[in-house]
Amino acid sequence: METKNVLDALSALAQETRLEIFRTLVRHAPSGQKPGELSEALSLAPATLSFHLKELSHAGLVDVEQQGRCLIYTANLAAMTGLVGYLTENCCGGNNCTPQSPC
Amino acid sequence: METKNVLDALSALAQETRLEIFRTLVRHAPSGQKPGELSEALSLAPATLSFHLKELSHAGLVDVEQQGRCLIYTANLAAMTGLVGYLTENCCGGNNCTPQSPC
DNA sequence: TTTATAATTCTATAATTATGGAAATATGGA
DNA sequence: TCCATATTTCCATAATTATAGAATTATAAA
Repeated sequence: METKNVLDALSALAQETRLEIFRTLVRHAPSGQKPGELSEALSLAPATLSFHLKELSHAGLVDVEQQGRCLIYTANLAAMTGLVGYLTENCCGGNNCTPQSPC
Repeated sequence: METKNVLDALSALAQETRLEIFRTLVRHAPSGQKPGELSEALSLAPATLSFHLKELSHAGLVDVEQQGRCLIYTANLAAMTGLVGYLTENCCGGNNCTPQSPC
């Protein structure tokens, strides 16, 4: 994963509301959720939710798919894997730093 | 790692200059570096560097130690391990999502 | 004790980001 | 076509964050 993408992903996740949205989507993977459900579940104004979903989407952390008049947002787990990979590689100068084998 | 700490760590790293500072400190672990060295190496105004080091420090990602009139900053690799652990656990609903065994 | 150096804190300014109401867009059904 | 619903975009405002010059603090050496 490129440093630019890593920065985008980190700043997307570095916000309470967005981290919560992302975690919710992860729990609902792989089927995803509609904005209406998320808005209801997290008590967010539609415009606010839409703003944050766009941020997550631009960062490549969520995907959108249209189904009729609804949209389905899903967590992009591959992007998260890439982020974790980058952090792992840059965390101990190339050594493994995952919880399984801490540095 | 607590969600609050995760948010602090993510926003600390979600900034180009700070990610660069942190990566530099990781490459110089475990001996660490003085602000003067970092300021020189990364071409940062002392006040700007100090601001970012404080952010990283508040997020628990770097440690400081005083040596005479100098300070030594070191990357806190355990904190990074904790962050990676949190992301891993919240990335696939508890399943392993590290690069070694992608989801 | 005086001076030079290391680094931080203070401060003002600029830039970015978040929030949510209102308007706009788009889809499906009556 | 017309209407109801889902969602986004536009916009203004508020809040947060970044930058760097100037002043301050602290240490060590002369």
